[in-house]
Amino acid sequence: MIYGIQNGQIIVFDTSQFDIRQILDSGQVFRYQKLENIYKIVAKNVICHLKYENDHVIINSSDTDFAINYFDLERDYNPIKEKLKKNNFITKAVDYGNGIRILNQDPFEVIVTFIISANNNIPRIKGILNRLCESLGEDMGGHKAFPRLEEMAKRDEHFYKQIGLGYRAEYLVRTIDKIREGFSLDLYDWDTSSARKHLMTLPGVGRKVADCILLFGYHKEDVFPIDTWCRRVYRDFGLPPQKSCEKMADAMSQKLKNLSGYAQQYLFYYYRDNKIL
DNA sequence: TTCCAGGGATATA
DNA sequence: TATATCCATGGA
Repeated sequence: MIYGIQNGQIIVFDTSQFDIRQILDSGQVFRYQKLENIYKIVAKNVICHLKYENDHVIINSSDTDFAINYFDLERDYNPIKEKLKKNNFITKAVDYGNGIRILNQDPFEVIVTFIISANNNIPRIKGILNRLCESLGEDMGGHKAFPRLEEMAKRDEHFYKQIGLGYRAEYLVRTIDKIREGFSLDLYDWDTSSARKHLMTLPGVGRKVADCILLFGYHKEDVFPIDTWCRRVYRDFGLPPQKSCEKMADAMSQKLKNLSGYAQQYLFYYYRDNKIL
């Protein structure tokens, strides 16, 4: 166990597998900000405040049980890192981002977020999501929740273009419609391949976005999302060259199996933070 | 000014 | 099945 609870606060003792900045800055989540020494994260309709204190991480949340699951605190990352470090290429990335964890985010929120992320850069993704939540999110008293499906369904393509989605506005509107009409999001017990095919029927969701949804929304461990950074990772990894991102993703997950998602996250962070081109 | 960003849809062969 | 082109937007 890497955490305890005291006075309603979560205390993470093992900071060798919990680094706030690394977790937030590894491209899996975009709604957070740093104020003084406190990091504020809003996930779904829950707010979390994180800070370092006496060599521990203190988490204050409006919903403690939610936060324990969200930050994946029941999972020990040391065995995962040990296995990954048997591969020399991955070792340096694991050491560099050793406090990274994979968050357990709300699937609907992840679908919306990563449709917006396509062919986009992280600062602009953050801006769009902030405008989205500010305008459609329920006021939780000091912070806005991530908008609910029904609230998003009231707005049209023009609105989403106004807050900056560009050509992704149409995809988002059509996806919202499809979910509202009963498209199943209860994919936790689905095998990865079936869940991926299912998700890829949504407008704006291709292989890469689907894999991000599977990893960040359903904690499927056998996916390796290939974006522009991970294409460079693949180039350097030592497997036979591939032209398409799909084949790179297939090759990586075949090689790394249930460690794929974790490996991808350490490697993405290492390449992007060091601007390895 | 051109290039790029956690890519996807579409047309074409 | 595989490749080429287009797509908004803002920062570098």
